[in-house]
Amino acid sequence: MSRMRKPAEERQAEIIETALQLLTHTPVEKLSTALVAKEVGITQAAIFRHFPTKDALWQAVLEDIERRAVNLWNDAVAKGTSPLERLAELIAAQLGLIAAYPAIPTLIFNAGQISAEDTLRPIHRRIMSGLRHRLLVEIREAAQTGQIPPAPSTEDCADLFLGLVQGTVLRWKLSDRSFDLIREGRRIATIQIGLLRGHKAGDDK
Amino acid sequence: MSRMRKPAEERQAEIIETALQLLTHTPVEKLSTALVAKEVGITQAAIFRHFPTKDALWQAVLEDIERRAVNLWNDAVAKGTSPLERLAELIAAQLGLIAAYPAIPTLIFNAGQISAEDTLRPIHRRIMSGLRHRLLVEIREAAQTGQIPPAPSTEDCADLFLGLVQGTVLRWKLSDRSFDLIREGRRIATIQIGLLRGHKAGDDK
DNA sequence: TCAATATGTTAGTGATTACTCACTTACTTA
DNA sequence: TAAGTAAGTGAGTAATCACTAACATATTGA
Repeated sequence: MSRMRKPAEERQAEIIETALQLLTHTPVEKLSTALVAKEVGITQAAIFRHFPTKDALWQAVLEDIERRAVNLWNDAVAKGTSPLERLAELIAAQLGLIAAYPAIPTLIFNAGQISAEDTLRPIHRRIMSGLRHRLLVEIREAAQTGQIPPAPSTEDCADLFLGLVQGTVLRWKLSDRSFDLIREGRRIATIQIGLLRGHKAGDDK
Repeated sequence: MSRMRKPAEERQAEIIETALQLLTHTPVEKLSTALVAKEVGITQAAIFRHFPTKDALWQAVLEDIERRAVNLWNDAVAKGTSPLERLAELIAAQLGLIAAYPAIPTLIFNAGQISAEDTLRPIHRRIMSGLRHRLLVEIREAAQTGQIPPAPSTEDCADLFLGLVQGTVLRWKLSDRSFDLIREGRRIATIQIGLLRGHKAGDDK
């Protein structure tokens, strides 16, 4: 048996990816270092060669999610040609990420819950406020170019769309992922955008 | 020291309440029977006099949440005089429950994650679909009485409002509960209701 | 009043946890 | 090619976990 030994960087990425994959079907509290090690194909002790503590592993996992999210957001913004299109693409991108790694919303909703509050919470906040900011940028541009009325503030609109993402994901999880998350997200986002645009005839009391 | 001994029913309620309270600041994975017992003021072994397994305790906690939620929904529906008022009251009621027990959304979002999937998931689903149904009833009545146009389907509207709740809670948690959850929920719900009503002049392409 | 019962404690169980340490072997480079 | 280092192993550790058994005492009802 050739004991393939991998460079640290590669092995660390492998451990992180494996942890994320395992979290799809394993509850957070059951994700032990032993389980991750077994799945990777190394001994449990080897995990600690690459991460000083388990919390450090959690931190790396969260930072990995952040990296993936930011990349997808950039792609989404580049894809859309109008602000409202980009808005829809951003939502679809986020849902795509969650569809690929269903553990993400759980990790995010648990926020500081996974013991390492102080290191993990800021990452959570960065991810969520990062997405919110991207949405906000597009909504502002749509408002400035008159594609949507200035009726609800752009901030409130961003929050409504963030909620739309959250709500769709929750329904998806409770339904045992029985529908296409991205498709449903696009559909309901379109409806919400329609509501915004339909608000044109202002009853600005 | 008079070792006050309480009837089982009362003690069970005390254990459940304590667990819920502890979950406000304790991650799910760290909520041990020992911690709950210490907080209640009994020994760890005494917990198992009242709950055969820890999973049974989780189940009781979830069922308690369900009971509280249903009661609050009933009150909310009785309070509002118009369907859209009742809609807002329902949302405020749910947010009030979450403000009192911030662990609830985490428990719900974790869904099957807390090991006892088979017993816990149905309860989660009942709570969420219960709220959705209540919202749906009010939205339907509002649509039938012409207070909102039939533009988006009532089902989609219910999902949008559910998302609104989820999103507001998430922002609240990530902001370290720095704003008044109920007030903010009412505010943004009012905005969304406004969007719905403003959709009257149908641009049914 | 006194025995039955319900509610509790004390002191354990084995399993699992994150983590350590001494040692080994694969890979790299001088 | 020899030596240094990076990556991994095997065998532990103490702590904590849910849970149990034997025993104790408060409460209650006949």
